[in-house]
Amino acid sequence: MAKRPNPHACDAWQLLVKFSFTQNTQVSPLAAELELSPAQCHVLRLLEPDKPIPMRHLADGLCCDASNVTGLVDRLESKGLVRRAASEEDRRVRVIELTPKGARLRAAFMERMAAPPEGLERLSVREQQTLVRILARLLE
Amino acid sequence: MAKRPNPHACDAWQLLVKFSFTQNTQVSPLAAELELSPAQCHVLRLLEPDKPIPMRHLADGLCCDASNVTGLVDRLESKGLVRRAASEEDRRVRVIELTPKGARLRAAFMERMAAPPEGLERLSVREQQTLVRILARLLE
DNA sequence: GCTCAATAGTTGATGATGTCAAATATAGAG
DNA sequence: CTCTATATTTGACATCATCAACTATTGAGC
Repeated sequence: MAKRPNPHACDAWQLLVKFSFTQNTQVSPLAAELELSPAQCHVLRLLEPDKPIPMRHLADGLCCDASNVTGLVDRLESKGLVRRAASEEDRRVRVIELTPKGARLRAAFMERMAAPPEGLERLSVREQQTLVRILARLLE
Repeated sequence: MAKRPNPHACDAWQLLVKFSFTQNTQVSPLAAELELSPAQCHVLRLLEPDKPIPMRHLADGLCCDASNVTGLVDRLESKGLVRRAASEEDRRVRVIELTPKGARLRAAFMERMAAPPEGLERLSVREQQTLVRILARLLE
């Protein structure tokens, strides 16, 4: 123990946390523009096209109660963005998959999120590469 | 126009976005532990001790409607964590400040958030320094 | 001074998010 | 077959978040 994380790690972490707080507020306007809620965007993000996943996995990915996912999927389903299907192996499980419409909306969302902000462009290419390398290691 | 952001910036951005999504899910359990909601944590984070700020600024910081702040502050006030006070210069404005209890809870929250995850410790000190430098420029 | 548009905050209505406890249905161990 | 565990749903309830409407105050311009 005697944890004592080194100061640079703390600085970096603080900046990352701050970033994620501010970033979080950026999602809302984009979501509104696509007529989605932030939570619905989060679900779409987890649903890769042609990769149906059980509702339980969505709850895990969202770190929320399973019962919450029911309503979330209900609303996405009523918009025609996702579909519930039966699992082959386990009859308790409902797998969720994107509809074509949902896949298109997801792509639009992901593309909009993917546009890097000005600040990032101001970095040198070398710095960008370094950042990529570091973040990749950070996220496994 | 002919935007074409360079690929490294995009990679870095994608990783940052992914990070902020996953990070976001980490706040919920911590908030629950402190008997706060994520939104309330966000408010506390914006309120530095002994620096009262107008409710309008909170709304800006949260990127939400001003009317939302009313309820948020109501609940924090009823927990004894913040206080509404009159502004000196503008009688329309109510400034919000942490109570001692609120300041203590904020400190606890910030400290828990500040603990860097393992991944960060695995980076070399040089990489950590680089990361700090880059992020600092990224966030202004 | 007076008028008028703009701003800060609140309220009420409404829908979305999120938790919990209880229920159903199925799986899997023994 | 019995018993326990898991996946999902439902209903009750608090919170979050938006909008429109309202009050109070400010500040600009006449």
